[in-house]
Amino acid sequence: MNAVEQVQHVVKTAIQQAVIKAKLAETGDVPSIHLETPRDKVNGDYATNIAMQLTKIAKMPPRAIAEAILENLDTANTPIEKIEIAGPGFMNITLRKDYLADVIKAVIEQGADYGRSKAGADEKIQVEFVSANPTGDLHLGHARGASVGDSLCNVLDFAGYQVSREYYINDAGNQMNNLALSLEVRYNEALGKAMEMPEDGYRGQDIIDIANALVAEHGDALLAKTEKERFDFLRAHGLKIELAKLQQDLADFRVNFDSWYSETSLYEGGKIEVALDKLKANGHVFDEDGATWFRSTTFGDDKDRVLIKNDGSFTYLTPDIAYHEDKISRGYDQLINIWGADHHGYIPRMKAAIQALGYDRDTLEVMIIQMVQLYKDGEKMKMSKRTGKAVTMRELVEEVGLDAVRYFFAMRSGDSHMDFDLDLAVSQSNENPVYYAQYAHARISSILRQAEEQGFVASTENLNLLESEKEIDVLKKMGDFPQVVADAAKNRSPHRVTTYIQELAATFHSFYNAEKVLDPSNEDMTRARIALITAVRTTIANALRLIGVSAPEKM
RNA sequence: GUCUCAGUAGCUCAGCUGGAUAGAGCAACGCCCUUCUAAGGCGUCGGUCGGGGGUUCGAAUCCCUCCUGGGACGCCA
Repeated sequence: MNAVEQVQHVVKTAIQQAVIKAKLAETGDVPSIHLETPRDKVNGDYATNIAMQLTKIAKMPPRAIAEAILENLDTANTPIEKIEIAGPGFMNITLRKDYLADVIKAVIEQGADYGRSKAGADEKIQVEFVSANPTGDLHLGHARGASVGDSLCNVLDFAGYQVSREYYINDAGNQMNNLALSLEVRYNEALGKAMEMPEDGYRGQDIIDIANALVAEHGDALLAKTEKERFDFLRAHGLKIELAKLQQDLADFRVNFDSWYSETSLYEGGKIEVALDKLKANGHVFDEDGATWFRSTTFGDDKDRVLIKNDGSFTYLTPDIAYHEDKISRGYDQLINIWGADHHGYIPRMKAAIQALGYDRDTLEVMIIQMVQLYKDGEKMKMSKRTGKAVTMRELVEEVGLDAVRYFFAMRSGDSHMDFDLDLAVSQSNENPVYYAQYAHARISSILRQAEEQGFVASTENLNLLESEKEIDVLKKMGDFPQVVADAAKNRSPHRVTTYIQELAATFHSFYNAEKVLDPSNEDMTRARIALITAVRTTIANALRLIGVSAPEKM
């Protein structure tokens, strides 16, 4: 428990005891006491609505309850300076300032770990995200999914969950055949032979590049192979190149997966049959029209789903069920899948499958990332890989900058639709909110460099000197960080971290403009303030790290 | 048609496990660099929280309904 949590715990316990002592509720009936930071600071450091929550239990008006709590409250040995009843029955709590300053010690002591908590209680969570088909370049939607997914994982980890990142490689379906056929076309074209692209072919530049490389390496030698041999070669070669590129692009995007799971390995390991047998044994499979079906309607799906087509091959769903069975068997408590909005209709059948396999359907959580609508030159752009005109993730990063892209995607909740105006993003890159936070970090770094040159050293000896309005604002905001991370993890809302970063940076910038840190005429104050801004810098850096954004020392 | 996500300031979005006067950034308009980074600060302007019902001491938040927009409804993946 860090200093801030300790303070909150003491306050909550004191109030809880007062509630019991005032006989407003039995020991087990006291609602959990929630401390919130009032929007307006005239309402104290914390406020609690416990009196309103107790109206039904105590059968008294909220203000009377609040008064009863106050009469029975023992503030000795607590950091509470005063409590006032306000509005309909809020209890506004003001803390002694010396307790607020303790947060600086906590930050300096914990350093890169400040904000880390055990809120997640080591729950084992696997997050599967991006999982784009290895048939083309990653585009905007994947970039958004990668940003949100990776940030979520970082947040979960920091909040005390055991998190594992996984990428599911769809290397077994029809799309791989289309990849091979598309390469065949481009290979022939590269040799000067016109060939018609199949309707489902991939028309991206990446396919053309691979074909050109093949010609450079092999010339027309591949034409000597049989059609089957060439097909198999192109299929395997295309997969290898595309996969390597995905891995490189994601690594460059600062996203690193713990595991890359191959769909083909499910076939080779016999895992599909195992899952099918389990579904059959549980009585959820039937035959009809020459196909084998999963009775997903038993578990709330709209219609039953085909598992084995009448040509004997599996649908996409079947290996996917085996994949999820495998995930659960690997010991995760919770599975989080991050999918594009175009897959949301797939959720009911997947959750049905989880249930049919004998697990709690809520073992699987699916987070939907809504579409990114790209605009360029004032016009909507299609994002489809197949048009060959999509702006790739790599291009986006080159144009806008990695930090800005990561921040921009991370700052929005994944379930809101998003317009991305490429021209605006590029032209306004200096106005991007990411610079606001980075600038605060760079500013502090600059001051600390000068402090060192001038021989000042941070000290936590006289933190009680930090009592100006701006300083208190910074202290309070900094103290919120562990709770922000824990909430963001629990609610699967990494974008809350970016909201927090803006707020923390704002309190710092405001402080910076109001007070001078380095003041040779007041060494004690200077050393206390150096401690303060050192802690702020650490907190900003930690928060930026959670969303994969760098914290520059200079700008 | 069914399902689903969304609709909050001129724009892009937070806030949604119910709480005090609905917030931020950008845009617009004023101020503040002989002082640690002006990519900053301070202030002004700007909202029937899509419409209508309901639950509640209290609703942007929960329920119902309607409107508008995105997406999904395949023996594709």
